[in-house]
Amino acid sequence: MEPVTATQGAGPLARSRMTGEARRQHFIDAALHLFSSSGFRGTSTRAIAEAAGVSEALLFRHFPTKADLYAAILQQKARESGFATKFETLRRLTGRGDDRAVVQFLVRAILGSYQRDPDFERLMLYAALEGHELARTSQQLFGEPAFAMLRDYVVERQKAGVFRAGDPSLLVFGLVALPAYFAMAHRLLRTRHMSVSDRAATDLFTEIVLDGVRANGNRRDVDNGSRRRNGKRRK
Amino acid sequence: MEPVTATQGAGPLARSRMTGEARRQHFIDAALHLFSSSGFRGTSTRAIAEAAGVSEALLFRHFPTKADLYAAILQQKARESGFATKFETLRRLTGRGDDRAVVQFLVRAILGSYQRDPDFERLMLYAALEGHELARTSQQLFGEPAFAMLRDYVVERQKAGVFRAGDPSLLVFGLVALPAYFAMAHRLLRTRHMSVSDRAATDLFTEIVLDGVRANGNRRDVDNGSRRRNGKRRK
DNA sequence: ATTATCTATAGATCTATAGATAATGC
DNA sequence: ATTATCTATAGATCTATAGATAATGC
Repeated sequence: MEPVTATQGAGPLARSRMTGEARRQHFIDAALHLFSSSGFRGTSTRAIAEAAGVSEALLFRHFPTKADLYAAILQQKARESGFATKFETLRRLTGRGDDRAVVQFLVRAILGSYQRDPDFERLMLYAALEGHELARTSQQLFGEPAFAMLRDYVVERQKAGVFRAGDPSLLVFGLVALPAYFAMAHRLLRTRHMSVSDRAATDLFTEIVLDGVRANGNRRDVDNGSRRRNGKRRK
Repeated sequence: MEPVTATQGAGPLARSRMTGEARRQHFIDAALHLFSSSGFRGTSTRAIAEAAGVSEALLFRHFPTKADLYAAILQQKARESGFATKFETLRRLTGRGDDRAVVQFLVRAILGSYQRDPDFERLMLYAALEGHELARTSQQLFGEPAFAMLRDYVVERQKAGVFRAGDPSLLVFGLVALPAYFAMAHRLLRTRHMSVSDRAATDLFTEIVLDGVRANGNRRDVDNGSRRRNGKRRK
């Protein structure tokens, strides 16, 4: 691959010269896919520079070390992931006692993330496996608060007699495992090449999860708008 | 770490000298943990030789390339994983129409694998992420047949009106995702340091999965031995 | 004048090989 | 005599730096 030239045909020296900030972002964009495909160790600075179409030296002018580039990617992605918004939406929904809305939101958010940005999710999984510091930080910053909120929600719904008994932490996995595992297998590991609409998966997973975590006898409760149900009996 | 000497105190030249086969196995054992921790690319042959307490040259006498050692590990682990036995048990159980037995076996098998040999499961996840040929082969050899069998089972139970409607492939995820995702988070990524007994998790997950995949109105069916249930009404 | 970019290269590390040596089995 | 093991090293690749050059902005 030849370096991109700004003025086509204007001679071999007419390289594109970006501003510092633009080049920095350019490196981040180019590196994301490589790190996502091969992990931190499996991606060489040479490969990144090649993908960006410039010299390795320039890369090191922008990021003193390879780890700094990696950190910059994780931080930027975390910032623009819209986590805060989703977190607030989740807080609002869990306060309303509408379990279907909560579960549907969770399923959509999880499947949606993997669909929109599989590279980032793959990067995060790699980072967690490779044990990078920033994966831990990210987990503490995003994963743990979300988990804690869901756990509180589960406890509350158990007290209300809606969710089944059992360790609340385990029940939280009941809420997220299905979409999360499916998305991993489907989008990251490509273990299944299924042609299934995300809409169909979302709807089905929502029902499976709901019926899984609810206590016996609550299967038809709080049912707003599902065509599959017919009984409206309350316990 | 010093190299292990066979005859303690007999002088610096009294190294342990294994037979070829023993040394080969020794390398496999030493390398498993390293590959599992850092992946293929993240593990150097130097680190492996060091862990084994011998020279790198000896490693290359047993395995012409690093990839050969990696392949030997995957093959050996696959062979001794007891997959064939589990596969047959699963076939027998699915033929009996006892859904709880099937699900309980699945949950136990999945949680058990991760508990018994987290190193191997971590290695396989790494291999899948890194895209190693043998991970694909392994998936074709074990994953796909198991998936196909479960899919057939789901179709059959749907026809019987016991499992809910929906894409059978998606329902298969409903059967395995909860234990698989939990085990990954719990044993591989260490994202949750929960002190939860495997017994409690097995029981709870079995019920959640069962109620998740069953059709409306079948929650109390085929119920042999659960203390939590009281109604015995059949549809 | 400033700054984006390059060429060239150092130094570390990695996989793999050549050739020598020492332990074992007969 | 056989074979398990070692030391030494080649050659590739990887991260990072030094110092030079060319494009841009005033």
